[in-house]
Amino acid sequence: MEERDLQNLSEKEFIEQYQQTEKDKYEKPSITTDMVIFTIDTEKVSDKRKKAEKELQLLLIQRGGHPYKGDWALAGGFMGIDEDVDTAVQRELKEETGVDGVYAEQLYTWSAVNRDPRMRIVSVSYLALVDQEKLPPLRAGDDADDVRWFTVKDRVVDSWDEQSGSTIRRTEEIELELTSGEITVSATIERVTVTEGANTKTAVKVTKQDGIAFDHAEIILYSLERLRGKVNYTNIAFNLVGEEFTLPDLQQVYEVILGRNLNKVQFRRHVEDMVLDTGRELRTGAYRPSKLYKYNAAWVHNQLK
Amino acid sequence: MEERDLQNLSEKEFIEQYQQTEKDKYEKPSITTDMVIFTIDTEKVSDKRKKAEKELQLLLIQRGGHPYKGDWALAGGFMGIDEDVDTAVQRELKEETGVDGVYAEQLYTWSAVNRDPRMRIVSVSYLALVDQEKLPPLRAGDDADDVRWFTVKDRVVDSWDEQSGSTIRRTEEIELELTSGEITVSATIERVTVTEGANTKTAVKVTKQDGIAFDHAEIILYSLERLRGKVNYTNIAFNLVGEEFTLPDLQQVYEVILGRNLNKVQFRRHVEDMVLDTGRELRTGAYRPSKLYKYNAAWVHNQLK
DNA sequence: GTAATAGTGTCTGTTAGACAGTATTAG
DNA sequence: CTAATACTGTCTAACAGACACTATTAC
Repeated sequence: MEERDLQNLSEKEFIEQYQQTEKDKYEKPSITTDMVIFTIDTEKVSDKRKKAEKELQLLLIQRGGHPYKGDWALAGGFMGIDEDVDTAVQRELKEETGVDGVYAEQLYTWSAVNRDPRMRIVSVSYLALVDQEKLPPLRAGDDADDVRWFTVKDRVVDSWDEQSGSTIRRTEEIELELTSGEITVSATIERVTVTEGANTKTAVKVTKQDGIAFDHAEIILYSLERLRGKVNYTNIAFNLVGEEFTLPDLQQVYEVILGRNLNKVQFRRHVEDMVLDTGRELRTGAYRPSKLYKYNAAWVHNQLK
Repeated sequence: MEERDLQNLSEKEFIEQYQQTEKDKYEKPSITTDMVIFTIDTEKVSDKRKKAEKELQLLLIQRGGHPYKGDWALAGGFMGIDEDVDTAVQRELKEETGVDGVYAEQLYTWSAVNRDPRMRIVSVSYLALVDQEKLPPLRAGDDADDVRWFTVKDRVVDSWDEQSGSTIRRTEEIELELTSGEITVSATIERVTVTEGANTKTAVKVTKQDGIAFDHAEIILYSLERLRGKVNYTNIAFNLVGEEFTLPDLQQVYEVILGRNLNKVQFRRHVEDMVLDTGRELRTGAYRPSKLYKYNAAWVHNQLK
């Protein structure tokens, strides 16, 4: 194999040479992080006869400048040249929410060529979960007009299959609706999954978006589904409750995430090994108090999934 | 909220202005893809009395230039400014292996500040699976000295827990060994998982590496574990067999990936809904022939995980 | 006592895991 | 027939899902 001139140098010389002549040969994209931060909030109910329901909420920031001025976007920001993406996320999270060391898991890297009209931006998205109780009050940052928690609702509006030969094409139309007080933003997402042999390819398209900036509707939906998947076989939900919690409360967290009611017995069996009885109780009304539990740090899930 | 001067422009004007003055204000990293391409190869056994065993293999490229000259690295390359990462991966895969449209799933984005001595490089890694039968013969590319398939072996050498208060610290020492004929490269990886309350943080460190370039040992281990996890609840393994296959063969693919033997009855029950009987048979020896199956495109897994 | 919510005992149907059997082939 | 591998019937233990029951509290 032929060696190029550069390769006859020592490694040290090569790197010096490279940094002078090769490093900026090609145009580079910018790297940002996008954070999908979820929390569970207890709905404020004036009617005392009704039980307060929990809600899954998501932090959005109203854009103060172009592009998508006035629309709502995920928190995030540029990665510094001297930090890695994980550090950038934790730094941004602290700047945006004031909380340190929250759960943040890397999700996916978004790189569509035109996802930002300003320039080429590749964004690494993170799923973050914070306990509402630990949060200080929100305040808008420099380049934001407003910051708010939005209640998340999504539903599959329509879904159908088409078959042609051995190819199956499944189309799903999904509606995402985010509400914060009088403000509602929404998007309609079309997901087409084509299965040909064992090969499955998924294409996602936002067909309508109202008040949501960039490709953030798609990122939010992706995070939501990942969160739902992980709830069942990891301890991820425990990041959304305080240090001590009751099982009815924990069950409600699961129910809100999954969007369906769970059977009490089965739920308790499911989390049995993940919790430890603190011996304390919580009295909240004219009925039997709940036991308070804490997370069992010794719990391990048997299988990597 | 105060508006900056830039923000008094129309969106179109803003973007033009931005691209002239703001776009390159900060130093940017380069973006590359790293591909962990697995295949299943049937071991060549000269002794005809022994049954041929399958092996999990992985494609590595010997570096022709600095840094890590002579070491083995994952295939990959720079993302062009006019393509997204998925396109870059498929392009590189075709260049490296000659195969079009293989299964490739985005895994994780690696961004440690010093992962490349030349400059700041953020790399999006992909897990790719190819069927050995479809592969044309390998040939080394421009900047590579050699390209080879390496048999993958990993094992947990040691593992222990330390508890201090409510914090549990689990340390695992993992050895990764890649062999191709007379060549063996290896790495020792130490993974420390600290659980504090519900919060679990994992730190991975390569403590020894011999013949493997960059942080690729860590990426390979990560991919291997993801592959193992996904085998159980997705159709991912079908990308490693041909269009038609026998159940004993498919079972061996599962066994090689998981690194343990599976029960035949249970395995067959597990894949029952994922396969279709073709009505054909495969004769390979002086015994009962196996039925040939193909993938059942109508299969859907119930749960997103 | 009642109303409301917390928590448990137990039945049932499904799935995972293992064993021992039968089936089919070449020679 | 034998040896070798493919495939199946069936037992058992574990788990998921549902229902009905008991327990504890404020009033």
